[in-house]
Amino acid sequence: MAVRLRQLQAFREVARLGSMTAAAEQLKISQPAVSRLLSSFGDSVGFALFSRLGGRLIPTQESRYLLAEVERLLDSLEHIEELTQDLTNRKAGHLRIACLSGFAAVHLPGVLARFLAERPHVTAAVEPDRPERILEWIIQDQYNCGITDGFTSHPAVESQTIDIRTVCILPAGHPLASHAEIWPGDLAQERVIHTRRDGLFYQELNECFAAQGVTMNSWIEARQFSTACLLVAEGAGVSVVSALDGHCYADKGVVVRPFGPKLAHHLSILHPTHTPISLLTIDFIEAFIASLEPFRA
Amino acid sequence: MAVRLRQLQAFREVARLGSMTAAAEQLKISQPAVSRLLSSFGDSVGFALFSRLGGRLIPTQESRYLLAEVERLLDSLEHIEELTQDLTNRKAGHLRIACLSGFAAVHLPGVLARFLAERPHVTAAVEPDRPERILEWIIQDQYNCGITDGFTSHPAVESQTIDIRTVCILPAGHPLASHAEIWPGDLAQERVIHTRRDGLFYQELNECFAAQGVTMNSWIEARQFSTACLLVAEGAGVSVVSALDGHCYADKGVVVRPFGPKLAHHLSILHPTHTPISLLTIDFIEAFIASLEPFRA
DNA sequence: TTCAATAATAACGTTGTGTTATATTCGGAC
DNA sequence: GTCCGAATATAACACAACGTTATTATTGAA
Repeated sequence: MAVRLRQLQAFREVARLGSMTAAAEQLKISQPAVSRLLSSFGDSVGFALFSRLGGRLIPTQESRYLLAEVERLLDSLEHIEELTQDLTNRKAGHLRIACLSGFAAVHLPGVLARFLAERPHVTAAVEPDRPERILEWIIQDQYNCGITDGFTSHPAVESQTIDIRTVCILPAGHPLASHAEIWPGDLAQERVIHTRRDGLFYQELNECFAAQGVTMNSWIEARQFSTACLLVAEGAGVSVVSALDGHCYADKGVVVRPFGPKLAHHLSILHPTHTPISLLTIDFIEAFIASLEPFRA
Repeated sequence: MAVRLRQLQAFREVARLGSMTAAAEQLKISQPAVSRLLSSFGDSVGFALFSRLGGRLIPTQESRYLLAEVERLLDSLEHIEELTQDLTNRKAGHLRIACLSGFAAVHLPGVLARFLAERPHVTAAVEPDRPERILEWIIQDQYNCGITDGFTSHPAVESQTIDIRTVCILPAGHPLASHAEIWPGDLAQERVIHTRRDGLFYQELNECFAAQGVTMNSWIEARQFSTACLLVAEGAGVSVVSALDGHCYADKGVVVRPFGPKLAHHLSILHPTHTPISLLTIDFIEAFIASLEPFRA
């Protein structure tokens, strides 16, 4: 006859309490139920489980041996029950996030910290890299979630694109700081720090200038918005960056002003389609998008 | 709904084999049974356990987490099943033996070694001491089994007494070696080495001499038969000892001859009564008594 | 689209697990 | 020893778990 969980639970309680009546109470079942569980377990193991001593049930030498193993099993049962709870409540699991290096430093840490704070058994890994690598990793199912920009579309990747406002940033004390809003025309004579020339954002920025009949005075090419912010803080020029990065460097030697043209930075949140998305990842993406709300175009 | 073993087993097999049909075959149950187990388990954990990919069932991120724990529980279930087998077959357990120092050196090691050799998971402890201490330990339930002599009776101790033949031992080359059997009369002029004067065996030996109208020439008092054997081997005198010890020292400078009077050494095997004896102990006592068979009076 | 394989559903019998009611056993007091 | 009361065992029953077979619905691949 196969070993059954209920038998093990009854066995443990009786061994612990020295009485079937007490064990029944503990297990919230009737005394005859315990009696029968114990007798069937005894039959199946093939040796006596208890002997009586002054009205108490004492485990035999053999069952003392068994008891240790039974406790182990029941502990891991309890663990499983907790874990399933945590997994359905998204309180346990592991999250692998690939993101633009900018995000690893600027916005993500805070969001992730708050997310993990309320999920004690969740662990996370963050890997910053270039957009091409992020896409590749997501396609290969190496990460649960990718945060990138300039993403178009890929059959193995599901994505949500969020348009983030852009802002113009100037060195502290710059004459244009008096303007409530900056337009390309205002920047005609300024040295502009911007992202990679072969990137989508640079093209769109260029078009903004062109639409106003202004030629952008391209000065420095920086890979990341945060680099641009630091260069501006050093007085090396002006730049148009994501509101996320801009606000981060406000009061750090940089003046932030709205950028007149409605230019958006297209942020994409990716996850692999081949593997089903975990509930935890869904939650994280939701939390991440919520955190972007104040910065959306 | 409570977690059930069958659900966990089905879950593991499906995760391992990627198919319910295969899992059903493995578990030797029907496919619908597995289907139902899995669906009920899925309901109880509260998240999807599998997703389909090209006809195979792939664990979700959440259930991959669960799987590790489930494997652990099922492993310990298997362990329990093996252990109960071993315990009923007396192939596992622990044996604590208290014995006369003589036995710790002479007869017991071989018996115990053979006993343990066929019981791979059995461990044992042997503690040699004086008879009074052995009795005390058994009463206090410190040992499973005691091997002693001169035991009478005690309410907390159950005992079996085995009468062991005694033999006369002489130094090699002793004139009496030509006798096929030695009687007290032959020893009238010999210096006799014997056990404690306040012990039962000494009294009985003395009575043997007295019954033949011979006064024993008491020479050296040795606590153990083995000491007596060594003294005899050194030519210090002659002795009457348990056949067990005598045969051990034959061909080690000692000549062994039957002792005419039917004097027995009363060996007792004890175990505590107020704790139930373990099956393993029963087996051991049986094996030990069997090993004494060639030496019984 | 169709075929073959796989999984899900339905209907049903057996066994496990709970119930209550009642007998039996056991320990302790007299 | 006898008695009492507590603890345990047994009986009879209800319902859920778990297996069965038969059948239907999905799904992947040709």
